[in-house]
Amino acid sequence: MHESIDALSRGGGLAAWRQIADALEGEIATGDLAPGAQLPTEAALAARFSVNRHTVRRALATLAERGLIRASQGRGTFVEAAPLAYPIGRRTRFSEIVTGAGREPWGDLITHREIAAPPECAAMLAVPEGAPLLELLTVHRADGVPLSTARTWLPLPRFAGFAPAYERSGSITRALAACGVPDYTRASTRIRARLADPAEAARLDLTPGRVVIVVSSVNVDGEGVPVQANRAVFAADRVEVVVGT
Amino acid sequence: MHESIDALSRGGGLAAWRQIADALEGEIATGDLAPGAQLPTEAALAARFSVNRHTVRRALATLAERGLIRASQGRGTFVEAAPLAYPIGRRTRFSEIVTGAGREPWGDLITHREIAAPPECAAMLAVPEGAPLLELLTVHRADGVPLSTARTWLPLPRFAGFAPAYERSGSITRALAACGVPDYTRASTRIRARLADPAEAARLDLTPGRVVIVVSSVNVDGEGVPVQANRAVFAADRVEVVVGT
DNA sequence: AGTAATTTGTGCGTATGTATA
DNA sequence: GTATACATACGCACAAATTAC
Repeated sequence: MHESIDALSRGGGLAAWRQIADALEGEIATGDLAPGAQLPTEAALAARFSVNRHTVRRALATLAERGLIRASQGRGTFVEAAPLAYPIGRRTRFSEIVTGAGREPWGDLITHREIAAPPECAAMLAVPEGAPLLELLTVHRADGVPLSTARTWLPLPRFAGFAPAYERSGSITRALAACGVPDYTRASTRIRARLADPAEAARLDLTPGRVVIVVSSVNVDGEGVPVQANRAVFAADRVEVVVGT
Repeated sequence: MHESIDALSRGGGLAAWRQIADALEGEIATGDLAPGAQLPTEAALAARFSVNRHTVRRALATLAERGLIRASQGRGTFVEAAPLAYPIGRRTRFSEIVTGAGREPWGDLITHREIAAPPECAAMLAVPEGAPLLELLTVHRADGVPLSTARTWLPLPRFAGFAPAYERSGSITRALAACGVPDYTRASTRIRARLADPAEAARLDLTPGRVVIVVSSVNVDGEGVPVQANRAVFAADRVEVVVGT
């Protein structure tokens, strides 16, 4: 590998570390440094820009802060994969989003059972507290990589046949259609963030203590009747939630 | 204090820990247990429900997982303050959101300076890379508690007078009006989550390593011209982002 | 299995220019 | 003008994690 020597404008009021950060950000933006690619070592970058390694580290720190790169002790520094853009709107469909990104969607049904509606779910679904609900625990993948794990609640007895239909099709949309709900729209969405608990980390194939985005939503049928409440937990570094346009 | 003995329905197919969790969730929902209040000790709850302390712990764990309570070793278990609902839409105004919640908004201008547009900002504002931008670093508070810290970029020379106007009014809306932009709408919003870096933690008065929600957005004027790009960092346990109705 | 090499992470000390008081 | 504080930049040394042999 042949590394060029890039000259920085010194003493021109623009800090050397900022010029280095901008140069590297440009190479990432143009795809010269593709997602997943390893950056030159800090020592190599220091030589290329003719600066101390500390100066390079400061530049890398600003890029890492913004999630463009990730440093791994003993291994190197790598360009982060661009997170999957997950648009949230009135007609959000997981399968359409993943398919639109050129990847293969699938939802695995982990467990399902009947429960009495706890207060929070009862309010979201507009049913009495303690009413029978079907609770499903699912994991959603794109090209096999888990993006989210979700708990879904549906009122019983209306959706008694939902679980087997979901297991067959791997799709909320198709399973709802099998229960006589040809169309649904998203009524409300709340977005929070916290650390993954061990169970979520295992389901998402994350190291414990990583950040997750929690999206709680309610879907309603054509008559505005709530058919499904949902709490999806996304791996924060694999997904970016996009609102509106 | 006089603790009642609550009877659980045993052997009815409903786990004792879930009944306890539902009972406590109900007390939190009704405000019987107010935000910030300390729960009875695990031993006291075990006596109240006539169960083993392990059963109480399982119930508390489910509530803690959902962010309703927070256990602090050696101190006790406390009801989490309800996060401020932060609606995101085409006409999001920080001041209106906070005012609507019955709290007092203010934005502090920490620093402002002129920079050359880095690639990411240039794309958001639709200006050439390296074009002059005004960058502001601000902290936004509700009743004095910092909710978010933001970096805002505005194209120069159009908004040369923005910084002093913002410092006077503490409001993006009013400062833009002073620059001849009477109205603006949100064109796009991206939501991510990660750990707070030390600088952000200090500005938000957080212990380092806490989770933050990062909301990147672009605002456009009446003609659809981008006037402002923004990256706001919210303390995740003080704010909940709400989309749509 | 174990050792060495590579690479990032951390700390200390020093020097310089630039604002601010 | 002087003093102070701060950001920037350099040099050296070592720790910690990973990989290669």
